[in-house]
Amino acid sequence: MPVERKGGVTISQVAEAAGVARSSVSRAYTKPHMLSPDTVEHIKAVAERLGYIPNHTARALSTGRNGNIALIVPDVANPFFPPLIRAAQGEADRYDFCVFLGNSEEDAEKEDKLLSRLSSQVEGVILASPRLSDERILAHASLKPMVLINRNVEGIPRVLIDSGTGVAQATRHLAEQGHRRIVYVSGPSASWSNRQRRSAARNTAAKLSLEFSVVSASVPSFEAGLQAVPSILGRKATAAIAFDDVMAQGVLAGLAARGVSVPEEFSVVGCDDALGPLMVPVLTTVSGQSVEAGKLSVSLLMQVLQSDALGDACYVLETHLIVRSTTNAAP
Amino acid sequence: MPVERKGGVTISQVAEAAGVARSSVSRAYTKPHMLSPDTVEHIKAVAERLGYIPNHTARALSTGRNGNIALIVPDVANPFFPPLIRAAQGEADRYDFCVFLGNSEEDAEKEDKLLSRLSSQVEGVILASPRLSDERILAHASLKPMVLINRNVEGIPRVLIDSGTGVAQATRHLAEQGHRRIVYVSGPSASWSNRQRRSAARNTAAKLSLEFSVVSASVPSFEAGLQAVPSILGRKATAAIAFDDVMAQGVLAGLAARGVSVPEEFSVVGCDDALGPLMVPVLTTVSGQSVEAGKLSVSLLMQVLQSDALGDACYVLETHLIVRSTTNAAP
DNA sequence: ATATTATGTGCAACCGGTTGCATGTCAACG
DNA sequence: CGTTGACATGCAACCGGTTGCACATAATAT
Repeated sequence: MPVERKGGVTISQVAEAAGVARSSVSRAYTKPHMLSPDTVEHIKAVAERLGYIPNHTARALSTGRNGNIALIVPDVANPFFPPLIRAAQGEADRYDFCVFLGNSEEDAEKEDKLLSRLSSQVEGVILASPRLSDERILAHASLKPMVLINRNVEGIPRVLIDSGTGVAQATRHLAEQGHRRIVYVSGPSASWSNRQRRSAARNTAAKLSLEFSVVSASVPSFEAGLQAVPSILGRKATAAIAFDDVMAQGVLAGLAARGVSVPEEFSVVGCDDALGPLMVPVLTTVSGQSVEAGKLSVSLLMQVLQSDALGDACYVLETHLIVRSTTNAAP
Repeated sequence: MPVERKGGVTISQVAEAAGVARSSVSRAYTKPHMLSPDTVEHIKAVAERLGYIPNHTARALSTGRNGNIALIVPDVANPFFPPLIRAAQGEADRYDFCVFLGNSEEDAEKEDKLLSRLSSQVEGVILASPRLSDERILAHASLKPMVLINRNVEGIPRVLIDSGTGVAQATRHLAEQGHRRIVYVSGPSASWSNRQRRSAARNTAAKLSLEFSVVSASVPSFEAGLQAVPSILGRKATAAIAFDDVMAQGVLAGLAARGVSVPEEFSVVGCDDALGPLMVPVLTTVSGQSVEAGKLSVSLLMQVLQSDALGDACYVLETHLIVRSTTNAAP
């Protein structure tokens, strides 16, 4: 037995039934203090009886505010993002905002399209780890309030997770354990985080006179990490720092498949702490701040929406190394 | 230097600039075949020059269609959902629909609120693994087209992942390995999947004359799995089937912490295959169908939106056991 | 050449609320 | 007792598109 659906009740119908003007019905909901308490009560009672539900779209049209924001991420399924998304949702909820989610699939062009499609129906946009060029980002920012996560574009409010400090710590940690040849397993080239992590690793390695090289991958996936293993081993390295935990996990799997034991023969460090303690062995990693970043980006956007021109805010979240079980003294 | 934002260009401005009526501008975009090709081209050129962007909200108001759907899940961060969300997104994209994401935090009341807030601004809703009562679900379904995932409410189109068959296979597998006492680690009581899995395990165990018991948890989290371990061991079981992979992983961690080795001394089976091969040891689990479910639910909803009353469709997705490294012969 | 149909465009009403302003009522005040 | 204001409510314009219908012009039929 299929469900039957009834058409919407409008403000006019309520007004007529209650014997008042449409404006009064409207005010009963949006500005009750302008009406006498009796009238408000009466109108609401009638509305209730009729099953009236205010039409969000109509309201949005006349007020110009729709109470929606968009959140665009490169890959929902990358474990770094779900906690961020969740935190953003929660924060948006506190402001009575709803969230459109966009998934760019790590593709700049798709990101561009999503941005166009979504931005026309939201009050503001949060762009997490965008793969888009600065120019396109600025173009979109000129149309809609925008907050960036992990992308440093001057003039646009942004939340940056400074994984540089954590990666530097990780590099130092490896050096202290006696590793002399280390590899950085690179993530997406358009990623600000990747550039930041890579240079932090490179600079620290240089300071400590370690042999340093980079193995590249385009997409931060388990498979990419897995496939990087031959290159890594080919360079005679004894330790690797991966762009993120997922790639690190791929590296671990690749090493295991080749019979290289971790951490006895090889050390691996991840990034983002996205997997937490879910794995065995538990990954040594650089702490993420995805929850904080998600929450902060929303509250920042809300500020922008209120004061209009917040201008050029830039919040930096610190990170640090979390030593667990995938690093050890060099063999 | 903060970005400057310019106000929207309206259809009227374009009309005036192009020397035509507003309706013609509208038609140039929505019904070009009604105008002469020259006019269309001219209007679009002018619109382009002015930077005109059609107002989605206004269009939605007059057409009654907004091209949005809502997807509500209990927990974005539960690894079962991200692939589902992603697949749903992708499919929605094909239909030029945008997706609101809602996160109920495993809470029926929050789900109810989200549903109310969201349903007024979408054409249809997809409810994944709802924790809400049948009554409330039906109430909402009477207002908006709805598709359910993993919830069997007659009269509402739904996609069910039949993990029963997979769990039965898992139970049989354990019996064949010589296990006589097994435990089911239960998930949320309001979850249809949980009831289905539990009874599949119980029934199969009964058929095979195994000792069977249930350890309960309310939320399917790593911690819940971890905390279930004492109870599990207290029952002298040698194998456990967990509600999902995340809980299974918690169980593994708890066992490891107590020095119980897997799979030598104890066997563990998960559900959903949400973690894939990311873990070591690789979890024996029941295949999930989250991607297929996400995709199917959207295309089903699209059908409902077109033909209005599709009525009572019910798609069932099969599952099966995937044997990996966390099960073995009973000790 | 006139009657008929097809085609392209404009007019104006409408979608469902919101809001500035005008009006009406009644109490407090000088 | 007339005036002033505060307060409650209604009127009507507006948000930015869409769409049924009317009308003018051009193409076709008779």
